[in-house]
Amino acid sequence: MDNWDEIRTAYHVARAGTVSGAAEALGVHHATVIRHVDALEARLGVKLFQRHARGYTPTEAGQDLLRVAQTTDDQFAQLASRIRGRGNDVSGELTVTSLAMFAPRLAPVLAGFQRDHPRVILRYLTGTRLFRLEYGEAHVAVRAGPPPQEPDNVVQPFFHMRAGLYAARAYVAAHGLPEGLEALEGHRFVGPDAESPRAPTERWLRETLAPEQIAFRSPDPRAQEDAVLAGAGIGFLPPWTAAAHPDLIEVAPPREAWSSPIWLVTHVDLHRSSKVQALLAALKAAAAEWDAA
Amino acid sequence: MDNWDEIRTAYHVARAGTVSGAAEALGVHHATVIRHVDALEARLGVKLFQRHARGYTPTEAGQDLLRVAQTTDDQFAQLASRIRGRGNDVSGELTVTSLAMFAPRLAPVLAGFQRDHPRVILRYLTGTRLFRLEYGEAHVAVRAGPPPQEPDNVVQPFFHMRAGLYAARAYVAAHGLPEGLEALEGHRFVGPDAESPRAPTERWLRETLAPEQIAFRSPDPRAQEDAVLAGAGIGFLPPWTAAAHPDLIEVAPPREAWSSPIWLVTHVDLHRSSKVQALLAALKAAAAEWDAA
DNA sequence: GTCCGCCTGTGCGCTGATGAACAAAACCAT
DNA sequence: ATGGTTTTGTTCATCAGCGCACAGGCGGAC
Repeated sequence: MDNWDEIRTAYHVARAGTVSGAAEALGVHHATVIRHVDALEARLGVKLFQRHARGYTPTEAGQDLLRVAQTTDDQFAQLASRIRGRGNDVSGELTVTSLAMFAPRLAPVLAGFQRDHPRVILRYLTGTRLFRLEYGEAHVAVRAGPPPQEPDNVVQPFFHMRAGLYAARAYVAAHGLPEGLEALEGHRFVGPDAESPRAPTERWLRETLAPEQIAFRSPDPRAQEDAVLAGAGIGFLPPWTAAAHPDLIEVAPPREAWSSPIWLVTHVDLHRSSKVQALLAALKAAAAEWDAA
Repeated sequence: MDNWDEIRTAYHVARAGTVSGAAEALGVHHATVIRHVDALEARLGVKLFQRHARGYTPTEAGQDLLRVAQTTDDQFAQLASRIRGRGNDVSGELTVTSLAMFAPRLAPVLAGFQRDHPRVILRYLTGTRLFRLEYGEAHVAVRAGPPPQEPDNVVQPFFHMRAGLYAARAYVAAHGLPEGLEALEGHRFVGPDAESPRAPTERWLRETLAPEQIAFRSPDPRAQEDAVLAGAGIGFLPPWTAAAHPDLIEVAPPREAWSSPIWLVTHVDLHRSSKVQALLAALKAAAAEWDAA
């Protein structure tokens, strides 16, 4: 039973009772309607209608088709309204992914968004693995570093990730506060474990310090944060993290060379949906506040 | 939600997960599949799939469509098997119409047919009004007289309606038996009431007798039969009716000039169905027995 | 009775959908 | 790494399906 359009045509013929009426309802020429019905009957090997000069009277088979196609038409209409409604409505699942280090900033925004749109089920994925937008693993991704180049991705600037150097009071008490960025000898640092540095802060550490000065290394930014708080050494932290911990002392304020751009990335197929657009708007509004502060 | 074929294409894409797989399943080129999906998405204003190099991943809307189209596909498959099955199966309604005078001959045949095909619901319409095949009022019609000429009707010879002249014993006792067909003066006849005679028997009465000899007139053949039985006069009766009543005396045996052809008429749109064919076969088998007798 | 409107049905020219071919990207296995 | 396979996506020529026009028939209205 291929060619569903012919079924639809026959359905309208059965409903209207005439070929002309069906043609008008379908917006096609009545010759097309005749051809569709003839083809469908030929394929089924059964007459669906009795033809006479005043119209088409459905046979038993035609009445059967009429019933089935009627329900199909209803189902499709409901489907269309559901799909179209979903396009304008902000509901259903909405999955966001980012590096774990952005969680302190994103979580409040996402919570507020969820409060504004109660019908949305939010999923926030953070993990070492890169979740792929093109496989539907997430609707929106927060990415750092150079702007992503995937052709099917829509990339927008989100905010600038700034970082300063901080140390815990316990560390300063033990090792003192460096006089300036040119007098760092003897100081211990918390840094990444990666072979090839990617973030500007990582590159600065690699270029400025002797390797043995990076005494505490971890690939996990949250672990680095905990290490700095524990007095393991001086480390890069976002200013908001530092502000949240009174125990931290600023070694060097954030500077432009240490900041890296953060990007909002969406798949082009989902970017136009108002659900994604609403979330992007909320995220960018939050970013505007951050940049102003 | 017009264009059901595009829904069907999208359904196969969602099921196969790839455009190529859907194209193979549908037996079309994969470019066609892409065009259908693009057109459907454009009309809905919502992306149904996320495109990536390894295939198409359905979005929420696409999954919704998949569910709906799955049930639709099942419904259509069942419909097709029902319709196709009904083409070969002898079941459902089967409506026959004839002049009331044929009821004594047809009823036994129809009853036997109904016994052989228990799943058939037989409707036997007899009435003064002519039931029209082209409006679906009947599947098979039994017609007398010249072969019907309607273009959409399939006409087959059924049997020859023979008639003889008979009278009740009471009439013969009162008026005597005519010596021959040339000595009918003074005899009373039962005949039709019609202005224009159609059956050969009616024409013979009109041409042979004085008008006042047709003393009992009725448009209803069964009423004429009752009149002859009651001794109202000599009248034309089918031989089988005469044989069923021992009280009747044959005035003149059936002759060729008094017989008229009876036709089996079906609408061309229904003629090929095996249900109609089965009934036609049963009717013609009965007619063969009648002609042999 | 006669005209008018609506219906089906068919042949013809044409447009839009289809299929073939090619390009390019991504994944997998060797 | 690197070639082979599978996938999407685009361009262009072809053809099938479409709309148009006209014929024919039936029924109702005036």
